Amino acid sequence: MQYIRIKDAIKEQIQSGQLAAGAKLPSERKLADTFKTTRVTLREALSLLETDGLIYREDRRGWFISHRALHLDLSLPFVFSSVASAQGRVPSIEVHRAESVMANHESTTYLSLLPFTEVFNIGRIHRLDGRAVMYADHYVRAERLPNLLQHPLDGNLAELYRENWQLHISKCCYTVRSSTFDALIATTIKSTVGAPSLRISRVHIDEAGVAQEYVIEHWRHNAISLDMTVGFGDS
Amino acid sequence: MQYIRIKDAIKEQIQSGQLAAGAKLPSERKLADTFKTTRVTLREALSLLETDGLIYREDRRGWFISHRALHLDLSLPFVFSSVASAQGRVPSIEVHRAESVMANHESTTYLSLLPFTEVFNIGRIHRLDGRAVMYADHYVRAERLPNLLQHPLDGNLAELYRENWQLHISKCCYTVRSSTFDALIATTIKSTVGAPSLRISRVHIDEAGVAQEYVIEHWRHNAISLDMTVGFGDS
DNA sequence: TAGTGGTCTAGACCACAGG
DNA sequence: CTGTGGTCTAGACCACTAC
Repeated sequence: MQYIRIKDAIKEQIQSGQLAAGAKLPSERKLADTFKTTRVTLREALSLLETDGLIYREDRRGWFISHRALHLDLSLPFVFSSVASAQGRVPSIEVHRAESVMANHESTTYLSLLPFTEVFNIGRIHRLDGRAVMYADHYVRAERLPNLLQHPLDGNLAELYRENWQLHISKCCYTVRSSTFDALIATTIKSTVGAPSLRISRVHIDEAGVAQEYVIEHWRHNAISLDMTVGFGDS
Repeated sequence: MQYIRIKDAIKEQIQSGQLAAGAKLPSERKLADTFKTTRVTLREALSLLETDGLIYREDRRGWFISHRALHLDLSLPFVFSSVASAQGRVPSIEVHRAESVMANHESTTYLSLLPFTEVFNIGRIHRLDGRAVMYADHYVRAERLPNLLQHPLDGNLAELYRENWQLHISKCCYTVRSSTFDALIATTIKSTVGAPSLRISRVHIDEAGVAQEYVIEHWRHNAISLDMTVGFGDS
């Protein structure tokens, strides 16, 4: 199992701090040479390190050392910018898509909509220190937020909803599972198809108990760590 | 991108219900033949499907169709057997290791122990319908639970602690991140090194605010889906 | 334009699973 | 014992990045 040996060697280099976060690894051919093996085997080792979260790739640009993960507390409302800043990271959000569409199967289900209802669909790329780490796909009930798309959408959406339409989110249902990037998302965040991801979906519910927004977040799986504290009454 | 085509073809077979959960895929050589390609490329496709969670492997036995995921609600105390039964699955737990050890770095940190403190270390294999899906590694403060290891350890541990030592867990701190199986765990749950996993660590805190137990659960990443509902006061 | 990563081929050997 | 999965080699071509 050469590729285990290689994986461990690179891992040690990283963990001993020889390689800084964000640094690029030598080319695959050079590495294969160094470890006296072929690219196929070398890539197997890299692939392990990727799944393990120690390195990541940017399509056709190469392999890079992962940054530390962003810690997310699911028991608090999620505001990307605040969370990132609080952890010393530089966040930015880019609106990738914003349009009015027919609700798809998932959004009709989670938002309890009738078929053919119109919803706003907003796709946003989230970056930390310049690197794309998450793509969020929002589906929002259109009738509750008229002219939403005429507003700036690169800030805190919950705040936008609250200030312009008095829409208050009081409850959130999460589902978290591990997944992979499909071609579309891989392309937009410059990752690769099949790279491991963490998929967090949220249903945002207002004070009246109506599901107003359905969000699917696709995280580079090594960019995030979920934390939370739960108290138990008694069971 | 042949392997994408192959991946999609197999995926469709699975999702259309042609292949039942738990069924074994044809041999790699047969599949490679079917898709008129080589094993290397075919394995690339299988690897994608594995990361995506649609299939899994058992070491040297082959590739199998995944079962549906177990839904876990993090806001409730976690009892493997009850959760599994409630979802129509057949759970079983096997004690793999139970010993008294010197606390390692992680456990001293999370349990706030002095170095060289003795802790009980219990490793348990968790199965659903006969298939190993999770390995849990427990570190428990020894002084609070004398003779713990003389008790049967294949049931609900929280209940055991409560009934024999009046230890009540009232709070739990979670951390969830995606990871991979190391050689040890891969072997014991018959998975393979580097297979993607979901790592849930829990710190169990008693009524006095003392961290009594530190548990690391290593889940086959496709075997689990985390759910939870959170209410927000206002932020 | 040179070098890189992404993809693919056509073999090979070994250790283990299952009959 | 046979076939399978796990691992590895030594090439190759293409599209894109970076210069």
